Amino acid sequence: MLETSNDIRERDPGRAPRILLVDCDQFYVQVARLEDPEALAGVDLLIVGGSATGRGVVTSASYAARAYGVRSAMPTGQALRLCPDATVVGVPRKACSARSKDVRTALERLAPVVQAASIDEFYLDLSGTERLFHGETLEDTAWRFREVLQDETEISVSVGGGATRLVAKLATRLAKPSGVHVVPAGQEQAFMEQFDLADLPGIGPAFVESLKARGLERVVDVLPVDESWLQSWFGPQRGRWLHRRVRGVDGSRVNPREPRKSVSSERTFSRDLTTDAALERELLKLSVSVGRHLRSSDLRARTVTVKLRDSDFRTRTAGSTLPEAIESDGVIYTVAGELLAQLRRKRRAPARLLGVGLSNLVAADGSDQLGLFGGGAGVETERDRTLARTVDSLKSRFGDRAVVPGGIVKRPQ
DNA sequence: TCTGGGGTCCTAGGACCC
DNA sequence: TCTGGGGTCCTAGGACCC
Repeated sequence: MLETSNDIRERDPGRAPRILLVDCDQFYVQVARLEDPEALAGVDLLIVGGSATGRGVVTSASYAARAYGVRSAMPTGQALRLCPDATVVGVPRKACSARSKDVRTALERLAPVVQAASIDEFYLDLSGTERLFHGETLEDTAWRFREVLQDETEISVSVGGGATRLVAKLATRLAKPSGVHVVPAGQEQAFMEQFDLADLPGIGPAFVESLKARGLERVVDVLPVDESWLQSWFGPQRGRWLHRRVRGVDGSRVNPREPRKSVSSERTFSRDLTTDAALERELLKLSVSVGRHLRSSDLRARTVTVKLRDSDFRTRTAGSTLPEAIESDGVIYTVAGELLAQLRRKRRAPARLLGVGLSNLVAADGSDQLGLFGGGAGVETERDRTLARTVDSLKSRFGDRAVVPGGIVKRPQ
């Protein structure tokens, strides 16, 4: 079993783990303003989110807009009803990933262990850096990093700190906006007592409801309950997890090299698609997009999954695991096409969303496994791979328009 | 103006093998 | 002959996060 941060602290209180969570303030809003300062720098009521399809939701809202009740994941229309004077802009995706990379690079120069938890959150493990930082307190370190990031990347962040990732994460909430909050070693449980269960990461609306049914709403409600009771109410896994979480215990490490587990590409249509032909055209685009993403990470995939969301919002998936890992658009599309047909045979409703996902990923640099299974139907040939890689390099040299997806031909089965 | 897009992890049942 | 017990892999769905 993993040694938890608490185990380490109990063994040697002087060497408590020192974890920081660096969280970019209203990241998408900040980036949108940096990208278009003339138009947006002075706009207080700013909403970043999709409205291009007419079916968009809020990705991020400025603090001023949040005061009107605007929240992430809220339909943009609803947000505008709450805050009619807000300016809505699209998500500057490229700029966001570039800025995220800048922040990460800057942090990697500052700290020995950095893990990107999402596009705008970075965990740092500073355990053992006491001497390196000349005895600087964790709090002072956090303030110093904040300033360096502001200078080097123009991004304003809030920083939470503590002995576990969970404590650092919750501390970040108290640090916002634009501040620092560090929980002293040994104070984890007392710190946790102020939170509602719904505040804890990993406890969402569904779990909140089943907790409420047992009369549990706050961390302090759970603290006196025996682990065995929690397990009998919520299952062995969840019960154990909850028992540890409310005490600030979190066994997960700050791990800079978490391998990617899946890649996917999906699209919600501005109007529902009704014909198989239209869906197949979209499926081809998605296969090309997800395939390119896969190859750019030097990965291959054994499992292809197609996701279909019908007009009534019912979501269905169908997946297939192949004997060999694949990477070319043509083969991804062939497999995905069969899965889509399968889903459509079961239920033929207008479709609002279609997606293609790849999982069971393996590194592409391994020795060539082709031929092991005799090259049966659905299996990729060296020619398929070469073609896909050639198309990628043409696109990166001449732009995506240089090669149209129509160039891919379904291979006979 | 009803509900994005990219992920991770868990569960439960069935197939299959020893 | 009336029904094992584990382990692993696969599938579908769902909860959750940013």
